[in-house]
Amino acid sequence: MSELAKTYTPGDAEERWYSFWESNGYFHAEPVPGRTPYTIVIPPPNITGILTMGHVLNNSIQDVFIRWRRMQGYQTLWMPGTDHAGIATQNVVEKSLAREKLTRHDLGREEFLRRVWEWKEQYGGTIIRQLRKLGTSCDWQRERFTMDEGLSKAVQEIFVRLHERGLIYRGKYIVNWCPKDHTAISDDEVNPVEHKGHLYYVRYRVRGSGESIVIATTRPETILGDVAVAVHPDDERHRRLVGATVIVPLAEREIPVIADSFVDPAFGTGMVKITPAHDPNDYWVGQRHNLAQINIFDVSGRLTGPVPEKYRGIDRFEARRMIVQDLESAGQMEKIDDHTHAIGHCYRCDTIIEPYLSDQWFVRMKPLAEPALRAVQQGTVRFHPDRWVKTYEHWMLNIRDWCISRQLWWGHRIPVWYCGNKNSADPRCREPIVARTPPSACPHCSSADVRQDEDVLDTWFSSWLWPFSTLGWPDDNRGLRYFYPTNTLVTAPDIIFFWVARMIMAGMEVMRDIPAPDGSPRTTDAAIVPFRDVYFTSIIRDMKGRKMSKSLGNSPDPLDVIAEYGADALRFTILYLAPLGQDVLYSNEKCELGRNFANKIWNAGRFLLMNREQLGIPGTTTIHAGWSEDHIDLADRWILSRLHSTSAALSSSLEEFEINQATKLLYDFIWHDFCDWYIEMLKARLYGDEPQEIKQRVLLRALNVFEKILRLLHPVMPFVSEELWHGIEERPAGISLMTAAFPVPEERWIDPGTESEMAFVQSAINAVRNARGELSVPPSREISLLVHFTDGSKGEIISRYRNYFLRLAKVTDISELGSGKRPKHAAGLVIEGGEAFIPLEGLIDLGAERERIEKELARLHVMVGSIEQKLGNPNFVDRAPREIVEKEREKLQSMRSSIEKLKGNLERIAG
RNA sequence: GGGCUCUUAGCUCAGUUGGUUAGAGCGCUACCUUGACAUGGUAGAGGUCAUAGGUUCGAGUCCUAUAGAGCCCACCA
Repeated sequence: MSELAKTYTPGDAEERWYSFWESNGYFHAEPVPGRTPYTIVIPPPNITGILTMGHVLNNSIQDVFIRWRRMQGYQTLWMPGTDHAGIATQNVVEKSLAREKLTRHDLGREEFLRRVWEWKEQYGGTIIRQLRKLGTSCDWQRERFTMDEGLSKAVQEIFVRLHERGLIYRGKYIVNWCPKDHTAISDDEVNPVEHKGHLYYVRYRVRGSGESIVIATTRPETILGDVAVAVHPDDERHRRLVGATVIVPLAEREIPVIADSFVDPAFGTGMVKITPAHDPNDYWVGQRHNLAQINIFDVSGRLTGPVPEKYRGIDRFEARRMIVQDLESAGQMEKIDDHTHAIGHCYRCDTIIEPYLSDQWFVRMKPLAEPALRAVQQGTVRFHPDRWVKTYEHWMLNIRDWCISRQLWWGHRIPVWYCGNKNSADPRCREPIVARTPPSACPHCSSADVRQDEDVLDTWFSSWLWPFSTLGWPDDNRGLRYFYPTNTLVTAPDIIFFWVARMIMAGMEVMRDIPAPDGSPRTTDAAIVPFRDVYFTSIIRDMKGRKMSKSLGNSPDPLDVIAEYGADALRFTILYLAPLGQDVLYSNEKCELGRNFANKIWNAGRFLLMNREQLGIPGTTTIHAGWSEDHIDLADRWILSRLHSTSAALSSSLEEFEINQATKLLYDFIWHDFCDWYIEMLKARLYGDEPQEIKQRVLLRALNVFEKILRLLHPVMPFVSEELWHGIEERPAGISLMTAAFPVPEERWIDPGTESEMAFVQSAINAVRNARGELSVPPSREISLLVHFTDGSKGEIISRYRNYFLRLAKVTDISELGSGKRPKHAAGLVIEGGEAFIPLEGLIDLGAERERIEKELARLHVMVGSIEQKLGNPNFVDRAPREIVEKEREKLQSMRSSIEKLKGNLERIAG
């Protein structure tokens, strides 16, 4: 134990304790039979990412749960790792290549991937290093990466299994195609730009009648790929057309009129041409109605395929011009309106994106969604807040197949090969070969010419396995059996579909095969779901409510915040600010809350430690052994009652995922109960005239309470609590607060009688302070108190605890006032069960005193009025519960008696 | 268009199943460097709980409508 600094300086302590914890193995967990596991898997951050305030919130929450459960004695595993982030990472490396005037094609696939791995080794661990600064107690020995050997094996395994089950298939899918770069890009990479274009109204003839219909389109050139015309099923105007056949202008093909509710009757003419090969909406309409897909563009956006000869090889925009002209001369262009709409551009080269059909791999989602929906509806997986259940249900009931192939190089290569033997007579040679290990030859014709699919898998195709692939799946092993299912998932709500839903599907699909820890089969949903509770975190915004973003520059660097305020301060503040399921407006200055709190706790510890030394308590006396119930008084009984009820409330808050409630409980209890009242009352005893030996016992009792406080605090503020825990007592080498038992509330200490006695003392002290304040009695001025109690027990309490009045209100003397004698030059106080006077000869301003009394009287009159009205209402008296009515009566009585006393005080002053 | 959330003090927010005088932090005012802490202490000012109805003995809390703010999904061919 050494002298503590006047203010808490976090930097050094954080560094010291983090490496202490890690080097002593406190983060690592192995299966321990008979002990209950508690597991969290981290949402793996992208290797391209840097720490954001969102990560701070997310990981602080996880660390609170993990540390709390660890202290409760669970075998606790927090599994960390990172995500390879296909597109993002490939982009970063391509950008750096661009600075060398190179493209990935210049390097070739193998060399490019070598560069990406190189980049990953160098920069991919950044966010993990940053996370440590926050104090996260992840099991770093188990750190995983989605492209690890083991996780890649899991990816291949599930692909093959789902294919065997018929849940993976290859089909045409519409992607965002860049006709200049010749690549598909993801939705995120499409840059929508407002465009002034036109809406063309084109006339289609109806077969077998003289009629024709008019259809509006922004892209008349795609007419050549039309396969249907759609109307809304409820649209009276066009209902009779459904089932009719119309003729595509210029192409002169016959197509049906169908009904689909995606059509907006209010737009255009309420009729839409359907071109599944060249429009995403039309694509889905086509899927629903089993329509053909007519592709009319080549990879560069030139017309091709089944289009009239004259348009072949013409660029899409030139073709549009020609077709508009041809429609006009054919008399089939009804009119052309101006029309502004958003058009997708390539984020890289700004070329207009072409929705384009290509070969892609899919997962059939319906069979997977069914059990996953059930698990959430039946509460096997619980969402917090639960309003997300509705969103989840809606998505699961309307689920589409998942396109899992990506035209990228960085990622898990699809485990599919193709036979290159074009001359083979065996038709199976034209089928894809799906295999766990690369085939050396075609299994059908034995040709050595087999080539792997060029594409890689969607990044989510590895992350949906995260809760079990990180534990070694597909290999059965002790750790997987023991730690699965995990307990709590903490994640942002915007990836509920991408990630959360799919993890539930994947877990329920494959984990039935892995035995439970005791070797028995997993038979229930509860045993196969990947987690039981999902905590959806808040979104962090700036003080104007805007999302944090790089371009706005409103996104603080958490490392700067940690350097300035400390990791504990940041953790505490962000948890305090973030209620379950609501957005948080954040600015760095708010961390003063946490910093000040850490400092307050620090100084409370410093106070206790200083007194420990002053009282000469030997360093060999442990706090625990020093515990004694001798000479216990109100302050002790009260703080123990508050300690135990706070720890009960804290545990239930955490169990209900109300972390911000938990931080408020800690804050109020430590600051207002422990520091403001208990320590001040403690001073009265420590500096009073009791023998040294008793003072030692009193202080050790205070230290025992404080030590429990540090335990309660540790999950939220691990550093300062650990630092103080060692500060107040010499600990054996290698021992940490991390595995000290989390306090279990003891009923015997929770005592309403003590709390109400204390409340009375507090209200009496407050009354004195209040009078002093309002009458501007200087804080240094000592006063005496003349009391008169009709309720003798109350008077007895006051006189028993006069030492507290001395310390907390500078009352040097309390004496009994004979009844009827009321000093004129005095402030009058109304106290429960009696009244009191502060003689202020020569100091009191009688005008101010009268004002004070009149103000209080006015307030009481208003309240008495409303209570009298309430009690005068027979409905209230008859229908309200008896205890409520009784309470109102008591209140009225006590107010009336206060009014009487105050009136007496007015007379006193006047007389 | 479909779904969801929010509106309480100058600001940011608590307020559990309806029932004491609606609370906190910051900011503000006054006083205080008293032997843990000025990153502190004591006292104080400040609210028709968005609006209008309704249910109820009783509504910040439940219901309906309106206004405003936000989020997610789908999206104008």
